[in-house]
Amino acid sequence: MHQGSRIEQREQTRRILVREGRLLFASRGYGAVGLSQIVAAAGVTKGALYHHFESKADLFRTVLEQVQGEVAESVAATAEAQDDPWEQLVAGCRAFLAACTDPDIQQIMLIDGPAVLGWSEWRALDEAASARHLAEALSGLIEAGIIVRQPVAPLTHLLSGAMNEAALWLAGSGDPGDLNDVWAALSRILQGLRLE
Amino acid sequence: MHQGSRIEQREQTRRILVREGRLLFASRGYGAVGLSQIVAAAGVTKGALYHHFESKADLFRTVLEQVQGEVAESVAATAEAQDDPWEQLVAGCRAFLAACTDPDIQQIMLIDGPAVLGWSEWRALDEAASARHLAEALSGLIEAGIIVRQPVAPLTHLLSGAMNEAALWLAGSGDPGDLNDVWAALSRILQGLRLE
DNA sequence: CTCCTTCGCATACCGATGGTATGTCAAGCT
DNA sequence: AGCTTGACATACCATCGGTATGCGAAGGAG
Repeated sequence: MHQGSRIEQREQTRRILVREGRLLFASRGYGAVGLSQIVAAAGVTKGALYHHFESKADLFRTVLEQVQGEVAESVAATAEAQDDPWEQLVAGCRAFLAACTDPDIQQIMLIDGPAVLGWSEWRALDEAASARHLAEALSGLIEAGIIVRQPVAPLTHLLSGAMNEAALWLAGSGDPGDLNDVWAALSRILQGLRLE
Repeated sequence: MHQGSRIEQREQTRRILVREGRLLFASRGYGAVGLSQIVAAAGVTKGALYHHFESKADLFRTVLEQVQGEVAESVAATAEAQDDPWEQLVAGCRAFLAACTDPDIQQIMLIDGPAVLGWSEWRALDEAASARHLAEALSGLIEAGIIVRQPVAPLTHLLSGAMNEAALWLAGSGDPGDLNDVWAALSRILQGLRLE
């Protein structure tokens, strides 16, 4: 115990707190998790937690940013594997839908996120992580004359909200065939954006 | 004080608790509101609250059902004013978007709802209140051969989620012109569902 | 009318929670 | 070696959601 340099020790403690907090927030939801459970799981005390984070919500924000970063990275990687810009959009949307199938990600990113941090802050984080890429992709397709010219922000939010809700529904349905149905419907909607 | 028959008194106290709870939940969010504030605003004590509701979340559920009922009624009334089934869908969607512009409705129905009650229960309430009508409208349009034949549930969730998210975005944008842009984009999406 | 039960609420209290103030001991510079 | 800094632990507090109990008026029974 208490090995390594000071900065190493600091970062390790912080990592453990974030990791255990993420596990608990994901499995039981923000409100049902007490700080005592988190620090017990992390093997530290509340003093350590409040040395690294200024509140319970601040720890949650860190966890949320981590989750959003992972999802965004996964989506970006899948999209960039495609050459055609249109195929990048399609692949990115499918990757996002797939990533949000994880119940842990849903609880943190889609359910507790807006309620704990407030919708506007949640939106800002989501914007920085992944919605920005969606907006850029749509913007590029508009400039290329592939989809109808229109303001990007409204369309971004419509599509983002559609995928979020669909992902939440998929989590509870259980039937794996539903993923195909959702994807088919979303594909039709995306296809409908294209100029004939 | 303490006038009227017993049943009248009971219902009045309950109404006041729901009304004040709704105001506080809407303005500050579920987590930031204490029971003490609610009972103080209602002019009663915690004993009265727990005589009528079994928990804080139970009071919130009652408030949520009230809000959802009002929105659903507004949407249904607007839709039924149209004759053509397709126009009913379009008018209903626009009415829903307009109804969700109210920040109070958003905080209760879209932000705290899923987090407080859990997503599945929130979904069940939304299903009973308004999503059912959307599903029925879509189902009718499929049977009539107006939109492409497909499973109704995925499409319902995609559209519902799109409108929810768009409504939340509209609340924070401030620019009233955004409502037109959102509606234009949503109209195009709806139009894309139609068979050519 | 009187008695008695019921019920709508108030009062008093409890454990647990998020948050804070202070103590402590090792790491690392001088 | 000595001093300072910082990464925690310990002890504590106010408040929260929730419960157990007390009480006084409403309303049926005789």
